[in-house]
Parts: sequence; structure tokens; C-alpha cells
Amino acid sequence: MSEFPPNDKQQTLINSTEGLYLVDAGAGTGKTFTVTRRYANIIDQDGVDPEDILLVTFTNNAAAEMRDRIVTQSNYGMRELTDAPIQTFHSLANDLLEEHGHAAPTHLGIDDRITGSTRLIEDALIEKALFREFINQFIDTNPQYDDFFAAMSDASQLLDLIKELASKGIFPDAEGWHRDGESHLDGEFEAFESLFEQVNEPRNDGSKQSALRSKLYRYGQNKVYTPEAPAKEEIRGDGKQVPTGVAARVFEEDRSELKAFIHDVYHAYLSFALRRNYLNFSFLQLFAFVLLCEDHDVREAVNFEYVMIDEFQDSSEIQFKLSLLLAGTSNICVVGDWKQSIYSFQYADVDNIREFEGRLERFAAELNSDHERIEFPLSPVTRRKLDTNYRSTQSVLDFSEHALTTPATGRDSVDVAAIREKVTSLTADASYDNSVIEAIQSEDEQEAILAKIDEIVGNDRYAVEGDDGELRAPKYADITVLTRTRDFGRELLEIANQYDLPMAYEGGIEVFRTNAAKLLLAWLRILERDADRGWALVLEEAGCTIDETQAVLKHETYPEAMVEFREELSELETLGGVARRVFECYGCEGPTADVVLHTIQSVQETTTLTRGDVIQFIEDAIEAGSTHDVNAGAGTDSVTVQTIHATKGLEYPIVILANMNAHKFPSSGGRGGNIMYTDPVGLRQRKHYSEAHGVPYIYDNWKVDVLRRCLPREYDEERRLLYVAITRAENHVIFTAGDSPNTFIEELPVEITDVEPDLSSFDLDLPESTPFEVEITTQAGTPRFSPHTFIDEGVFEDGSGGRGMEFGSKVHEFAEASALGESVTPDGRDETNVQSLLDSLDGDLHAEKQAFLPLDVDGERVTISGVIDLLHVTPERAEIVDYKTDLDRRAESEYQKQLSVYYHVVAELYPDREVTMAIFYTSDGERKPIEPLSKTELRELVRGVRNG
DNA sequence: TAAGTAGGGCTTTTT
DNA sequence: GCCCTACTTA
Repeated sequence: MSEFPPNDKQQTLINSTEGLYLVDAGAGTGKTFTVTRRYANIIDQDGVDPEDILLVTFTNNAAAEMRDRIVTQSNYGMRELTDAPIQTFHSLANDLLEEHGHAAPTHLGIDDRITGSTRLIEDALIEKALFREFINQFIDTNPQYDDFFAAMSDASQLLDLIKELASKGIFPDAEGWHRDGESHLDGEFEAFESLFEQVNEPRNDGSKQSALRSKLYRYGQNKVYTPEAPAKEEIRGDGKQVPTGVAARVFEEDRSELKAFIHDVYHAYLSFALRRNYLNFSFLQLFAFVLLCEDHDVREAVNFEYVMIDEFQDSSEIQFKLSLLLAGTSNICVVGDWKQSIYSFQYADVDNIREFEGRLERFAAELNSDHERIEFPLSPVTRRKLDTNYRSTQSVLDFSEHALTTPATGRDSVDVAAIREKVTSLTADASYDNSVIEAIQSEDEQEAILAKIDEIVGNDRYAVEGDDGELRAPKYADITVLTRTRDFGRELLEIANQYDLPMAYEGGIEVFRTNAAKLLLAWLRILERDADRGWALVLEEAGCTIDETQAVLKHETYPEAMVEFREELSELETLGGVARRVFECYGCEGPTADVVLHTIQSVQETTTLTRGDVIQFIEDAIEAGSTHDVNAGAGTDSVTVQTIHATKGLEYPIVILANMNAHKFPSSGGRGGNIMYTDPVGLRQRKHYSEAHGVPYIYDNWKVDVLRRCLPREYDEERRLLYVAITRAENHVIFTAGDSPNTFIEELPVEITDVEPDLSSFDLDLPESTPFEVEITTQAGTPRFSPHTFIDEGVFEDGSGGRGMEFGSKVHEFAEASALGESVTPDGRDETNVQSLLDSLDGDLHAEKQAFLPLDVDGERVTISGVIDLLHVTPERAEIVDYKTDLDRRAESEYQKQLSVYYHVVAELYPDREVTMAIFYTSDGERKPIEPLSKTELRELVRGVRNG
């Protein structure tokens, strides 16, 4: 960035030191430069000391950089600024608690102290392990909450909820909730109702049902509701809209017990953490807030005369409130760019910057409700803009704006005019504009990326600006590959290594998703209980096909060398030793394996985990994709791969925006995952538990099912992510996609070119073979054709699939309910038919059974397999039932072929029974008998498939 | 021909 | 849970 001297707008801001400022500083507009200059300007005034100015950043790196730059721009030296409050919210909170906050927990009715030895738990996985320890203990000592835990699939999700509440400033105290916290848990009916009405508007001038009604057409499917749950027809109504009364009906619920439960878990966990002498990031801010809120002397003692907050779009609700408590005057300056707000999962709330004035008023009023805590005036707020971009060409800047208004899905409608109005367009400072903006698509996307990089390097078409300001041909180091997911980047890196293309991954790697960690997990599973899941992976690694693996698992004929290795491992005393031996055996070395080893050892040291717990820990780590920094020594001239989130603030001459594929880039917005969630619908539990007929049983909560459908999916943050990625580029932007380009890339004003990657000039360097040579001698290993293969080959028409599986699980559900003496209200056509079918049957039911039929075709052994929807066995008969909708009736003859595969298997299984087949139609409940084809006829079919 | 219904495939980011 | 696509219905 060449921004010397400051431009007019920067200079104005640098000079405006008194009063409230909201600064819209877009990408590459010299924000850091201006902020540090402003800081230098303030500090050079008479009577102002470094400790009077708070400068908040969001990363420690940013804080260090700010400090460096201030030193070069002010009369102060590094030594004088060492203790200056230029830091993150978290480290500020840490300092505050250390100095003044030992008694902070008492304000929440917790009789424990924060001490100098209180640790900060930074590793999310370690905290999760500690939380699990806590919650198990809590469950044991609080039997009154058994109902709640019974309805939860994973109690550790409560930790996410606690952290979310903490980020909003909702804390428990001894009696209830701190200050007005509880009101946020109740939700607001008006807010919910307006959401409800929005999604319940009929579309196409009233001729089309509302989005909500459309979504609810599957209400109750694969669900078991309590008998009081209204029928689908009642919920959906018979017009174009869901009846208005439904909004109130789903909202109204007595949540007092649920709130009490959450309160007690939350409060007990805070106590547990303090007792065990640790805090997490959230609790650091929580106690700092409580301290500043309740201890008026401390608050007044730490007040700052000037407050500056950088990257304000990344702040959370509690951080906004903390800022107000920390400010002693109205000299507050927040700097940020709403277009770059991409950290909502870290509780960043983009409305802090978008609705700045409104929130300022509201938060201050809340804080002043019982005591004058914010004493300075809240207006006027002066808005300022920085709009000269020193990074990119005008082409890149103009193009980047499209990202903010691009529909993310086929039906996503964007209010283009409204967004454009809020965007401050940037003007490029660059004197040239040579940008190439292009998109490529290939079945082998990763190879295509490597080929593209090879094409770019040394190519004047992609010229970049050199240190002397002249354009020159690009090097590897000029290129960065940005992806949304770490997965893709890691795989790309592996392939690049195979082709010897210089590439380095920057940022945290999901070390537990590497092969080394998966192998370790597999062997631990084998040691623990000979688990099939462990053996399967180990066998696969040794080169077994899926069929061979299945055969080995079934007969437990594990290869001798592997059994010996297991014995060897079982004699090792520590898990660290096991890990080391496994890695040694498979030749896993290097920094990644070291990190896995180190983490396993430290988990065992800090907690009291058994081997089974460690298995669970690794499973969590894989699932959570938890990352650890790995120092992979990269060469000097190499391509950088990183996630978009990791690149904020950085810039590269050439950006390759990869993996622009459907289901990859525009991912789930909205809210999901947690079983409990808040705002605007209040605290809810997804399932609830009830005692019926003395047998515990869990029902789905129909109200939550409806509520969730009222909360629309938002893609705004996805668009901003795309924007952030594009604005990293100084000169060129290249999008890449596989065979399913997403809507974004298709809607952006860039042409997509199909390419065939040519990597023939590279030397392919494949990894070594595995340590176990396995020879499997069973019938398995021959090609196996499933009915789906037939479909793929065009022998059967498409149209089979999910219904049968759904039917199978329905059968389980209903049968289980019936065994428990439950009465489940059949809801909808499918359920009614399942129920009537079950009523008409006696004997044994087998749902979702897989069958394999071996056939000799032209002297070769071929196995055909498939899933049986339902097998009904009585002493006399065995009936195969396939479940179809009316939709499929026309394909009856095709299903006859499929069912016949099962027929012969069942006939062999039950030689003394009469085997029959039937298709059960859901539309009218008709049960239609089907005649089986002979083996000869099936052989003919296989021949047809194989000969094309 | 537009609207409604059903089935298949997918599901992340980290101070 | 949601989007896309294929199919049915009025």
C-alpha cells in the first residue's frame, strides 16, 4: 500500500480526534495507516498519555502491527508503548481481571476467585473435553433434569448455547439472570410474527402458495409427534397461506422449566470452570463485563479518554457494550466495513456497524437503566468514508461489487437497489488496469488449478506490479489459492506436492483429518474393542476393496501381520507410545504427525481420559475439524493456499478463487445444529421428553418444526465472503469450479471456460505403498452390480430410492411405538398406510435389509445386491414388500426386475416357506402381487448391462 | 402452463 | 433442513 502522504479524507479523519465517529473504511483504503496516524496525532497532544487511549483490534497480530506503525509515526518509541492498551478485547479483558477482577465472580453469586494462576483455555477441543467432564457430573447430581438430558442427543451442544448467550451479554447469577438477561430468552412475539408473515405471503400475485406453506408440505414426515400435535392439514390450511393462528400457536409455550434448566447448567459450569481454575474466551469477556458493570469504582478507574476500535464489523454484542463501559468520554471512533463482516460464527454481529446509532442508544439505555454508567452524550455521530483503494485495479473493484448482489441459489432474490445504496464504491489509485478476470471449469478441478498456475507463472498476460512499480511476469509467490473450506485446500496441497509444484498451506490445518490421525484412530478402535470401523479403515489402507473388506469383517479373518501388530500395540503403556508406533509403522512423519502426537499427549496429561475417551476425543476433533497450526517450512517462491477467512487484510497480485461448486460455496446460512436456540423466538428445545405409559419416549417438537421454517436462510454473509475473496486481488482474479459450478459463479459477469488440464510436463511422484501387504482369498472382490448400477446403465428406469428407506424407518418408528404401548397419530398419507399395513401383518418384520445374490454369468461370478424395503416372515410365508408411490406405477415392470433379485435370496433363506412379492402403493393403499423373474432371466439382464 | 408434490444429495468458517 | 430436479395435477 502506497499511501504517503494521507489523502484528504484520511487526513480529515486523522485530524478529527474529538467526538463520536463511525468510519466506513473499505478494503485496501489505508485503514491501518489512517488509524495509526490518528492515534499518533492524539498521543502527540499535550496532556495525553498512551494509557488514555484504547485501541482495540481483533487479532494479536494486528495489535502488534498497529504498535509498530505508531512508533514510526509518533514521537513515542517502542519501549514507551509496550504497556499501552493496543490490544484485543480478549487480552484487555484478561488484563482487567488480573488487575481488578479477582472478586468478579461474586457479582454472579459464585463464591470463587479469579487468581493469577487462572488459565485461559484456548484449545476448543480441550474445553469440550472439560465440559463433557462437567456435564456428566452435573447429570449425575441433578436427577431433576433427567428429562431434558434424555431428549438431547449430545449434551455437549449445551456448551455452544452457553457461549452464544455469553456473546450477547446474557449471564446467570445466583437468583436468576443478570440484569435484563431473561427478556432475551423469552423472545418477542411481534418480531417472530413479522418473520412469520413475511414467509407466509402468497407469491405470484396470490396465485401461488406462500413459501412457508410450501416448506410445510413435509410437516410430520419422518417425525413422531405427540398426539396433541395438529394434523398437517390443520397447519397448512386449505388456501395459499398457513392460517394466521398458527403463528401464536407455535410461539406460545411455557418455557420456565427450560430456562431454569439452562440457567442451572450455565451457572454450574461457570462455577466448575473457576473451581478448576480456568476460563474460556467467552467467560473472559463475561467477567470483564460484569466487573465493569457492577463495580463503579473500577469502571471509573479504568475509563479511557479516547477509544478506537478497528474492524468493528467483527465485534459481538457484548464487545459493543464493553466498549461503552470502557469509554469515559464520547471520543469514540469505530472503523470498519460491513461488506467484510464474515465472522458471525464467532458471534460477530454485522448490525453493530450497520445499525450503529440505534444500537448505541439502545445499549446505553440498557446500561443506564438503574445507574448512570454511560455519562457522555451519544450524539452527534459523524459518519466518515475512506473510498480510495490502494490495492486493486478499477476492474477488480467494479467486479467485486457484483459479488454483493449475486443470487446464491436459483430462487434467491436479492434487493439489488437496496444493497447498492449501502455500498460505498471504491476508486482505484492504480495508474494501470491490466486485470484478467476469468473462470474455468473442469472435471478435475484441482489438476486444472495446477495447470493454470503453471500457465500463469512467467506469463506476461498475467503481469503484476513489481517493487519498482513496473509490470513484470508473475512468480509462484504472487499467487494465492483461496477456498471456503480447509478440506479442499489440504487436498490441493497434497496433489501439488505429488506434482512437485511449490505450494504451502497457510493457517491452521485440520490435523485430525489427515491420514495419520485416521490411522491412529483406527488402531485405537481396534485395540479398544476390535471395532469393525477400525479394521475397515486399516484394511482399506492396505489396498483391500470394499467387498474384500466386508468379507474379512464378516468372517473375522484378519490378516496375520495386522493381528501381530495389534498385539504389539496392546503391550505399549501410553497412548503416546501407541501413536508413535503407528506413525512409525506407516511412515507418517513431519510436522502434522508431530502435532497429532503432541495433542494426544497433552489431552491425557490435562484431563483424566481413558482410551475410550480419547477415541471419542479424536472423533470429536475430526467432526469439529479442529485445527492446529503446523509449521510446514515452505520454500521462498511458492503459491499460498488458505481459506478466505484466513486472508482478511492480506493482499495478493493474483487470486485463484477455487471450489466454486454447488453445495460448497453457498452453504447453509440460517441456524442449525443446536438443539436449543434463542432470538427472535426465544429459548426452545427441539425435542421434548414425556413419560407415557411409564416408558420414557422422545417425541419431536412440532412447534419447533414449524418455527424453524419461519426463519429464512440468509446468504448475505456468503456474498460478503465472496466479496472479501475478490478484493484480496491486486491484479487478477480466476475462479475455478468442478463439474457442478455454483449459482454465484454462473451469475457473476464472467465467462466460464471448460478446460482439460494437461499436466504431462510434470513428474508425478506418488506416495509409497502401505506397510501391510494383504492377500484376501475369498469369493469377494468380483464386480458387484446393484440395482442402482442397472439404473445407471439404463436397464431400469430411474425412480427408486428414498421412499423405501423412509418407509423402513417409519416401520421401525411405528413398531417401536406400538411395542411401547404408545399411540402414535398417523399423520398424512404415508403414515396412515404404514399403520394400516402394520395392522394387517403379524409375524416378524425386517426393514431395510440388504441382500446379495451371487450369479454365474459367462463363467464369472457376479453378485447383485440391493435393499429390501420390508420382509415380512410368518411360519408359512415370507413376503417381500416394496413401498412405492403412485408416481412409480408406470415403472412396474422395472421394479419387477429389481424385486426378483431379492426373491432368490429370500427363497434361499427360507426354503420351507412360500415366498411372495408385492408392491405397496401409498396413493391408494393397493397391495399388488409381483411375479418373480427366474435366475436365467436375471443373468440375461446382467449380460445386457455388461455388453453395453 | 403454472403450481404442487416427491425424491436425491448435500451440510463451513476460527480470534 | 434446504435446494435442485423430475414428475403430476388442475
